[in-house]
This record gives sequence, structure tokens and C-alpha cells, in this order.
Amino acid sequence: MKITGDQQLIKKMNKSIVLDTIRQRQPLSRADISAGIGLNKATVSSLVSELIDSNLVTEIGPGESSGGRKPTLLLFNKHAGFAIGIDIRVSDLLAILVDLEGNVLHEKNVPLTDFSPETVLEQIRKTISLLKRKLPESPYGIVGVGIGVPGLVNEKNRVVSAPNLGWDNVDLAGALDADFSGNIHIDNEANAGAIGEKLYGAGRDSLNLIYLSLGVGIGSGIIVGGELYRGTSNFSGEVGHMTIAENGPLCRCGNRGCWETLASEKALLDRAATVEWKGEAPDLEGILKAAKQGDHTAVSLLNEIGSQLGVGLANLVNILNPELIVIGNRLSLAGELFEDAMLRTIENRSLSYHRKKTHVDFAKLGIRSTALGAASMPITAFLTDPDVTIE
Amino acid sequence: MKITGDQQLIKKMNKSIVLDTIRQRQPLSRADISAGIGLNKATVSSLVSELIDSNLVTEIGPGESSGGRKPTLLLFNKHAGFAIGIDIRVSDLLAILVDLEGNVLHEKNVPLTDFSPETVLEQIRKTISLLKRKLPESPYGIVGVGIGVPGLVNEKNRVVSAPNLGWDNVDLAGALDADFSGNIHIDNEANAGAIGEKLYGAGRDSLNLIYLSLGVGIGSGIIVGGELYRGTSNFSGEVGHMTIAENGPLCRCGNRGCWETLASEKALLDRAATVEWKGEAPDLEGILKAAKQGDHTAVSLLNEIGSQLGVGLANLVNILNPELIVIGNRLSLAGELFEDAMLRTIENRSLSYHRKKTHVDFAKLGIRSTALGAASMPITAFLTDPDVTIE
DNA sequence: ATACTTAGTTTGTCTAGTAAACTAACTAAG
DNA sequence: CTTAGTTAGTTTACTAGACAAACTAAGTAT
Repeated sequence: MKITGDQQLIKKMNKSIVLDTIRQRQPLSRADISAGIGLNKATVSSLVSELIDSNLVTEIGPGESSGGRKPTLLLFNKHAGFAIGIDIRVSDLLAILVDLEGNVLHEKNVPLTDFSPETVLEQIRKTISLLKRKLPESPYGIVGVGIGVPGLVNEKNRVVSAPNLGWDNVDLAGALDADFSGNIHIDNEANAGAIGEKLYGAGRDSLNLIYLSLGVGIGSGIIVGGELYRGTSNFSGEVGHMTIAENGPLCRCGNRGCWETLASEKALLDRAATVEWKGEAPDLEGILKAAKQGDHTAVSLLNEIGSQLGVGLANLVNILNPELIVIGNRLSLAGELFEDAMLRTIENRSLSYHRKKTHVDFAKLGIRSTALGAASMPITAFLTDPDVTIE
Repeated sequence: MKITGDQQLIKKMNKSIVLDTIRQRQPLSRADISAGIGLNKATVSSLVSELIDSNLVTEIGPGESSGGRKPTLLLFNKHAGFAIGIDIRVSDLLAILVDLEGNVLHEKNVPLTDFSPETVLEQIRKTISLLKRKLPESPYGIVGVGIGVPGLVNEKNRVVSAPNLGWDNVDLAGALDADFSGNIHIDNEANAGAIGEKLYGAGRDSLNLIYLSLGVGIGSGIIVGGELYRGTSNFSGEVGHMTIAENGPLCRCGNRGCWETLASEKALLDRAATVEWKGEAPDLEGILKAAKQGDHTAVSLLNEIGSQLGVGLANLVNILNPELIVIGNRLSLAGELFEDAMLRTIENRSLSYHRKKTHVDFAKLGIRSTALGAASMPITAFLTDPDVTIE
């Protein structure tokens, strides 16, 4: 039980605050930092010089004078190291190599046909090796790997269940640790997406936000006070199985009226099937294309989905009173086709005081939210404690 | 922006950890504290002597020797000061005088007939004065007042809206501040209840819990990581207006199928009215009494309520994955009459991995959860920073 | 040229935590 | 009833890290 503090703790905290300040407000001078966070100039100087020594910060020469000596401007050294983020989806796998600021250097898409853990693991290994060959020279190299998985991940980094992949109790991190020892993070796809949008996307300025992953099913990542809320067993955010129509359609989870039976990609396709979509098996692209061309059936299908989305979102607004809701994953790419119906329902169904301050937005990182969020996990760990690198 | 730390911060943190340790594990010795929290013996000695100087801790003489010098046992001085907690309900007002450990010394129930802010305020003033006359001699006296209100309270302690009282934008704290300057806390009734049960009741050992206030409507307080989650505008937890049946009964909020139209005290009475309850106007006591005597209609009414409660609770379990759900307020007093139906529905409707670790319990503080939670707010503020007392 | 400003470093001081030695007070074994 | 060993708590000397103030550096404005 080591919760008590001493000076080292203070130093660590202050150093991390200084680094965060540089990351957020760069370029800036030591004097700016001191004024900004209230730390003494001398202390800032000392901490900055340590950060420079450890290659996390660089000086880029003098800035504009404001009537006195020119300030020496500081920059976060985003190329001190790199991270790999992987998003395991239902038909493919997206892997990205990013710098410490989350800029994508390389990207690799691997189609998946066989979903057995062994095969997927093999693909992951190959892809990581491939990305590592693209790695620029840097002091720290790959600082870690993050993986987003469409399933439940427990607090020990173990994939407890991933129905869409047919996985049960898979120890992804353990298996990879043999090859790339150290900083490996596994999390639910929606949780990773939430972190991604919070750090690099639409949620940059929000402390309390919900990321809604709108794919085959519906998942979510809940960010409270700037941090991901994980729940007791790390299983929070399974909003797709919230009942919104007590006697609604049967869900694969065994219940009736789950939100995802009414408002997900699968819900859209199921509904399309009942209206005998053009006599052929309905597919997402087809419906979206038709709707964009003004096809009546397609438009009304999407309106219906939008309005059902709104019901669940209004619930989340009432329960959690978030600042922001970010809608991501595949279906969000067609956002403009259901946005109006969705917003109208939220407006009608949420309490007036709540909706005043809640904004609804679409993922700014598009299809990369999860991969970027996954990559950010080892980056955050590294910047908090720049020791644990990989390999 | 003063987030950076210095030694004073360390000292404050450590002192507060020492005090918390004494509060939780008393009686114990300085040596126990040092071993328990990892702080050096000398540091503990110094902090404890300051706590003794400020009357928050007392020595109660030697304890059992374990083979050497006898330890000097320490006790939290629960009578260093007192607090007042007030619960404004729809028909009356409960006020309690408690010591710093939340033990109730005096209790006062005031019936309310006129709900105008002025009248209620006058009653509050009178009641506070009355309780103050019962106050024992103590170094700090009344350290503060906390008030739980059935409505939305914004981040500035202002009651934005309390439909059951007919209040709009009432500045309770401001009005009271003139009489009892200083440490006055106003919060939503369910939030206060959540804190009460967390600190003194069923939730003592839980970090993530939901307190469900089951009264005329349904409210909730959400505790995340041991702290109340307030949302963006301080309005989180309005679970009563979560849609669980898209085309259900009309709610006073304007929507259909809100949880509280199906599972609250009002829902019970409304439902009873439709079955022509004994030819007379149904009332809660009557229905509960009949159910206890095995009356078929009453039992089935309560089963229905229980099962509707379960639907909403399963939603909360899936979304928030809490450790514990505590059911409080008036209807919870009849818990055994709907518990089975409720648990069965939660079991059926929540995801299997989630419900494994979620317990459902009834408020251990009975009808006092809110008043105790309200009183705890100034106590916590006082113990964090023992300066601000009242008057 | 001179006065004033702003940036950043150096120096000495202060606070608070730690280790180690010490005092106090006990138990248990011979 | 010594004596050795153990546990509780205090005292002392030391250290880390933040701070204020003085100082150097390098600019602007008049």
C-alpha cells in the first residue's frame, strides 16, 4: 500500500505537468511554462533540462521578443519514439505506426478470413515486424504496442469473450509478450476508440464524453473526468444491450429490445431484409448509395435507424450528462444520412437541462479512432514513465 | 491553474492519509500506521502530534504489548465537531445532527405543507437553530450544513429545478449563507443518498456503485472510483427518464416509456388505479399492507414493478458495470415485496460477465441515506481542510 | 547611450521525509 | 531478579526538491 507521497512524487508530478504543458502549447518558452502553471522559473528550468537530456524535449532557437531578451522556444520531441496501434475488426485488421503525437507514419490493412486466435496472432506478428522495418532512427524506438479488440477484455489484459471472432478467453498480450516483451496493451475496441477521439480527435477539449462505436453491434467507451471509466471488471460501456423497447426484437444475447437490435449496422440490414430490399440480399454500401441518390426506401430505413439511435443516446445523456458524444466506427461514415433523425429524437427525449450542454459529433479520426487510441495507450505509459520500451 | 505540487501538498496529503487510516482502523498505534501506509515512523509521529494539537485525534492510553513496549492507542476524535444534514422531501423535511463519524445525535422531522422556497427556508432556519441548541461542547462546533433536494442542483449550489416542490432557480445556499456563513452544501437528493450509503452504509467497501433513489420518481447517484460522478452540468444520474419501452406510458417530462412511469411509487399507484384498487384511491401503505397479507392483486402489482425495475437496472449494469447497486428511498422499505421479481429480471437481461460481480442491496441507512450523505459533505470538507467552520 | 524589460541561471534557504541511533517500556528465558 | 531480545516512539543528522532573490544575458524604446 504505497499511496503516500514524498519529494520524488512531487518531482514526477511536476515534470509530467511540464511535459504535458509543452505538448499542448508548443512552441513555448520556459518563462511561458512558469507563468502558465505557477511553478518557479528555476524549477521549470531544472525540469526542462532533464526533459531535454532524456530526448523528450528540444530547443528550436529564439522566438519573438516582447520587449526584453528573446525566449528560447521548446518543442516536444515527437520523434523520440514510436508506437504501433492495431484494430482487429470483423473482416480485417488495421495496423498503424505513429509518432508520439499520434501522427500516422505508416498504415497496413490486412484482410482476415480465418479468425482463429493463432492465425490472427500470426498476422499481428507479421504486421508488427513489417512496420518495424519502416521505423526511423530514434532514441527510444518502438515504445509499445496497443491492440483494440471487438470483445470484452478483463483487467489482466485477457480477452474474455469476442463473439464476432469466436474467441473465448484468449491471452493475446501473453502470446505477444514472448516476441515483443514489455509494453503491450489490449483493450476493447470502443474503449480504445474513446481514448483515440479524446486525445487526437473530436474530444480533445472534453472531460466527460461518450464514444459510441457504431458497427455491426453497438459498443461504447465512457470517459469521465478525462479518464476512461472501466467499471468493476473492466466491462463498462456495453450500451448495445441496453433495453429500449421491452418487447422488441430478439437479440443474440438472449433478450428482447436491445438497442443494437434496433440501431446498429446489423439492425439496418435486418430491417432492409424485411422490406425485401430490391429482391437481393441487402448490404451496407448498397443501401448508403441508394440513400444518397434519394431512394425512398433507403432514406426511410436510415431515418428509422437514426431515430432509434436517438432513443438510446437520449438515455445516455440523461444518465451520464456528458459534454460530448462522439459517434464512430463504420456506420458513422454515413453520418449525414441519419443525423437529422437522430438529433431530433435526442432533442425530444432528453431532459431540457441536460441537452443544453451536450454536443453530438462524429469521429474526427474516421475509421482510425480505435487504432490511434490503441497506439496511445503505450505512448501514455511511456511518457508517464519513460523506461519501459519494447523488445 | 494551480495544479503543481510542493512540500506543503505532500504534507497535506500524508496528513490526510494518516487521519483516514486512523478513522478506518481505530484504535491503532503510531507504529501500526507506519507499517500500514509505508510512511516513516518519525513522519507519522510528527503528523499525529499535529492532529492531536488540532483536536482531531486523541490518545486513549496503552494497548496490549506484542512482546515489547506497549503501543499508545489513537482514536479519531469524532466529537471534535458536528454537522447538520437535511433532506427535503415531498411531504416533510428530515434534519439530523451528527458527529464527525456520522452518528446521529438528534433528529427532527418537520411536516411540510407549503413548499414555497420562503416557507421551506424559514423551516430550515428554525430547525437548524433548534438542533444547534442540542449541540454538545466541542472545539469546532457545527462544521457545516448539507442539504439534499429533490431536483437539479447546478455546480454553483443553485437549485435549478425541483418540479415536485415547484421550484425554479432557487439559491438555497445563498439565502442561508446570510444566517450561517461558510460551509453550506446543496446537492441532489440521490447524489447525497449515494454518498451517504457509500460512506456509512451498504457501499462502504465499494468503489463503483449506483444508488437508486426509489420514491415518487426515480433518481440516482453514481459513484465512480469512490467519488461522486457529477457530469458536465452537475446533472448526472437522471435515470428515471431513461426510455425502456419506446411506446410506453406518457411521462410528465413529455416522453413515452420513461423508467419512472413503469417502476416508481407513482407507477405503482397509477397501475393500481387502473385495476380499480378496492374501489378506493390507492395509497402506498395500503398496497404494501395488502401484499404482506398475501393479497393477490397487490402482490402481482409489486411483481410487475419489480420486473420493470429490473429492466432499468440491467441497463445500468450493462452500461456502467458497477460493483454494487444500492436501492434506497421510500419504496426500498418494501424491498422484500419486489426483490425476487427484480433480481430475476436483472439476471435475465444483463450480460453474463457483468452480473457476476454486481451485487444488489438495499439501503442500510433506511430513510436517512440522504440526510446522512448531506451531512457528510461539510464533514469531508472540514476534515480535508479544518478551517472553514460555520457562523 | 541610457533606461527599462524579459529570459533564464545561480545561490542560498526552507520544508518535509528518511535512516539510523537512541530512549522507553515491555516479555521471556535462565 | 537479571539479562537478552522485542516493540514503540523520539531525536538527530541528512537529503531532495521547491522557492525567492540576486544575477547574467540579451533584447526594446527613447
